[in-house]
Amino acid sequence: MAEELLDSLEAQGYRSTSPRRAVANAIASQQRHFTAEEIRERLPKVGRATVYRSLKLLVEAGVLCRVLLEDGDLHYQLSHRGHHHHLLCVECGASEDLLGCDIEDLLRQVSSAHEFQLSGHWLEVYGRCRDCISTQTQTEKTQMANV
Amino acid sequence: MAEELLDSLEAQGYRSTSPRRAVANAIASQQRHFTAEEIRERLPKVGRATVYRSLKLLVEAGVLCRVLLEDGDLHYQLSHRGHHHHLLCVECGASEDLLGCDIEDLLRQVSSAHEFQLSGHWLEVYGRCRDCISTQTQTEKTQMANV
DNA sequence: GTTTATGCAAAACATTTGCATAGTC
DNA sequence: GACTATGCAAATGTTTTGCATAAAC
Repeated sequence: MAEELLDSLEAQGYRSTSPRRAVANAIASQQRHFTAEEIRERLPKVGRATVYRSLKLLVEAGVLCRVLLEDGDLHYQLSHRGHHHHLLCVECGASEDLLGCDIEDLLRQVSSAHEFQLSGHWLEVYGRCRDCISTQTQTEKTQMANV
Repeated sequence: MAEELLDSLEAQGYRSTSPRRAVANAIASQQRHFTAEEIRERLPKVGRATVYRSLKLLVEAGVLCRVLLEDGDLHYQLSHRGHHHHLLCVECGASEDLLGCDIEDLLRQVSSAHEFQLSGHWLEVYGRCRDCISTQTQTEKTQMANV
């Protein structure tokens, strides 16, 4: 996982350095979306600027993307290359990538109805993931049993 | 327009004050989406904190909303109450509200396919508005004529 | 008169930049 | 050795907070 990140930097002509390896590893071991500051805290020996610069390079390389949380906060997360969306769990922060979404067709229709020349879109989907649903179900069952 | 903003604050029990009137007027005369700092610059006599606090109240009241620009910047803009989306012109910044969008049905299908319990979504649509399209067309015609 | 809002200055963050030094290729 | 990346500290930009004062109801 971390190697993939480094490889994509090298593919763009960037050097393989130990701070960048550290950042890549920190990202790879991350379970959910994260902020630049979170990575920085986990890597106290890496300079702040280096963390920010590395994240920016990884976004440009297309292996990291930004997710918009419901409250407007922007976080980073590992990414499929190319356009995609996220199913973002508001409970645990897990995020599943949505690759084959038919939204484009719909938007094309709506846009032409408004005489709007569509060039792109940004979609985030919020809710609860499978795991969080079943955890709640478990809790409910337990509570039932304890009555 | 500005009155509508103030009314919605009063409806929530907030007082009608002259700084708030100033902010409301500044917003009402704004042609496109804007940042808190832009409002502040236009109202040098109103304290910085007051501008930020007023904007926050207006968002909570539902008369102002936040738009996500393509680069990840979050701006404010006048809003229809309730859920809606924006057709955001990347050229002039104009934004048209999209009220009756059928995206929910589509998302409901996609979500259930992923065993995901849908609770909300955020969609921004980018492109060029009618005016910018016709302006370009004009320019092209002019250039043609000048050859 | 009580309560809420304001303005200011300071604090708190997040991010970027300049530059000398160190590390890669 | 030439070029790139790093670390630090400082600058920048945005937003929040504490608190005494002023305004609204």
